[in-house]
Amino acid sequence: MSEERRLAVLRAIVQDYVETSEPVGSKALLERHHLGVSAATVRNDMAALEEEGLIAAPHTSAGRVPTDAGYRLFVDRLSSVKPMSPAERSAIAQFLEGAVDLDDVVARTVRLLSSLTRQVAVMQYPSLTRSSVRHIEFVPMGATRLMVVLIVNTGRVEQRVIETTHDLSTTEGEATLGLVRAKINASAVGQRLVDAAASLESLPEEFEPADRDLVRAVVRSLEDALVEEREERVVLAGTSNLARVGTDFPLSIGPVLEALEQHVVLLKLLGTARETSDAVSVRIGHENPFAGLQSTSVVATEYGSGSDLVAGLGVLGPTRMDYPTTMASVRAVATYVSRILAQ
Amino acid sequence: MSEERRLAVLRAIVQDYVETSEPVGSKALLERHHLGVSAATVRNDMAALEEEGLIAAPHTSAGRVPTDAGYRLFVDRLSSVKPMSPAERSAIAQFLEGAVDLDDVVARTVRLLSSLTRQVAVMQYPSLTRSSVRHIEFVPMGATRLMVVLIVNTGRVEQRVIETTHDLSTTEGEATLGLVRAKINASAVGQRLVDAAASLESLPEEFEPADRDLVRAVVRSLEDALVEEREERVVLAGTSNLARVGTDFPLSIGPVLEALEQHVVLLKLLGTARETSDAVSVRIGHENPFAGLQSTSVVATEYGSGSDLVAGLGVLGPTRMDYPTTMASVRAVATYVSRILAQ
DNA sequence: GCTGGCACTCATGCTCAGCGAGTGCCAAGT
DNA sequence: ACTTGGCACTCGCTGAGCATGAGTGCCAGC
Repeated sequence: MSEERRLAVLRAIVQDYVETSEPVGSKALLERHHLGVSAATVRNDMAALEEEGLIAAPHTSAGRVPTDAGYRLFVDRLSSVKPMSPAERSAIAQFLEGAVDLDDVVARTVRLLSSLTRQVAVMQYPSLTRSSVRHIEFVPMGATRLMVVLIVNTGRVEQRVIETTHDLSTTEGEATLGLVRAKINASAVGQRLVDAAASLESLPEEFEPADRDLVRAVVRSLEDALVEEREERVVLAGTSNLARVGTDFPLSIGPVLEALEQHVVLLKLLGTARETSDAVSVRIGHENPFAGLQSTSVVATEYGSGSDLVAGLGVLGPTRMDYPTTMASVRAVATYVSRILAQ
Repeated sequence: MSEERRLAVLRAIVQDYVETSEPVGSKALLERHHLGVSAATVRNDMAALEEEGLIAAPHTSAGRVPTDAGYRLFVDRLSSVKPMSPAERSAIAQFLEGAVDLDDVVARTVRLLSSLTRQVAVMQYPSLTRSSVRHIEFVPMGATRLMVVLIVNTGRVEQRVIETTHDLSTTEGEATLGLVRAKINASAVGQRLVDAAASLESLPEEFEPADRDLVRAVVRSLEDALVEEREERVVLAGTSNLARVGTDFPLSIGPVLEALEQHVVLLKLLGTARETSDAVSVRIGHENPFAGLQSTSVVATEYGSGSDLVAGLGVLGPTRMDYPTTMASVRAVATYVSRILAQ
């Protein structure tokens, strides 16, 4: 009983099951793949695969269905990411080129990804934590209120309003503000957000004692904005794919929808995905730590410009999923969105 | 056959059906409401109601179910918005008080509304069109690129990057920029967005011919930002309620999810809702112009501070819905969120 | 105009048998 | 030591047949 053929059988089962969504039997398998052996042999192999926990039969006298472990083996050893056609690639590029701003890039990306994969697409907003400060601006609002605006190189903007004891409407106040603006920008612009927070820390001491509390308030609000996890926003699209006919689990759609609403869960999914060494990470069924997502798989990867990987994106769908194609789409979209963001 | 009693029967049918989600028959009706008449009488009334198109029987020998028209009559004439208890009111207020910024207010509101009504909650972002300009700021990005930042009194920020032929890194460039900043702010701050766009129109002429093209570019980008429909963003929560057991239509969830993803559709729903004179508008089943939402009802209203009604919010659920309570929740949440935003 | 009574209609749920896909195992072949 | 054809067996699925009962429509009487 050759190990090799047994794996070929597993591969065939996964492929057929993904396509037909029906348990696949020995006979049906022979018709669709020329394995060069008889049905009985295939049956023996299947029995062995079942023994190993790679496939399972929903009930006696039904075909076999891959288990999570079976999909895992398939993804790891039996498939390769399906390359995309030049036509597809250029369609992706073109669609993303049309974006007018960051929000639009994100919106287009999720829509694109969900329609490519016909699955739920999830995308994390470009994370501030690895981005850098482009500019910091102050906008007086009345005599004693000051709006602090932080502009990040990804195009994201954070703002905070603080109360101050200084009167900023006087010429003197304006001058102070100009000085603060200059110094703060000098020490923060170009730095990564985390580093910027650190280097602002000691800044108040460089000012006249009279101005220090103003500067301290400003620095405090900036630190707040710098570590603010707002960028950990997540956008999704293609939820209706969950209800698509042909999908296995329109029964248990509820828990999945619930999980999708808890953005923290999604962020964690995308986050842990990024920890893996592979370019595209796949998390199958029960590998997934969240109840409600136990019969779904997550295919995710990180994106971002060059060495500056900033966030994650991916898709979520039933474990019965066309992994090679899905992985290809996720990878391609991540590549192109990274390219766009680099500009 | 008294008209009055017939309507009482309709009311009873709606109430029972909403509660049990099963077609209600004459007998069951008598058990749960003391109408003071016999089953046969109720049957006669039911026949009449069916004749009028207010109720329908899924099949012979099943109970009756309200039609869209039946619900409509119920909402218009047979029910009153159920007042909320002080405890509920204060819970709502308290939950919304905790919000830290505009995004948080919106996020909390939808979550609150969906959990109160156990339905899908939809909320439009506070609209810019009725808001006013608080400040306009320019941030040079390199020698020939300029970021224009528009800050609106709702706390929302819009930014645009433009290319210019001026060299802004010189002292002279900075001076020009300062002048432009001052003039533009002088003429736009405090104005409603639409008015601001108009008053900026003629501004370039007030500048030296050499600076006019810069000013024109700035004005153009501002006009773009001012009319930008970004604020027409919509946020939803509680999608998983669609899959809740006990809901009628987990069958046709797909089209509904699709409609929910098309934010344009939702905006239109909220928009038309605001046209009605009633405080809370109800759109039942087929009254709804969108395919896919033909078996859902939308309960919506507008919110905003004082006379400055800025946007819409509401919930979407099956036509078989507890209208009085839902309407009460929508109204209460709208009231409180308006109050919060007024601050 | 209300009521009780009665015949009628169907959806629902049940059992039961037949079908067929699919399996497991065995004995024979290579 | 594998592979193969054969064969008995399992069991989900389907559809027919039947009983049940909720619910109706109608009618005659109050």
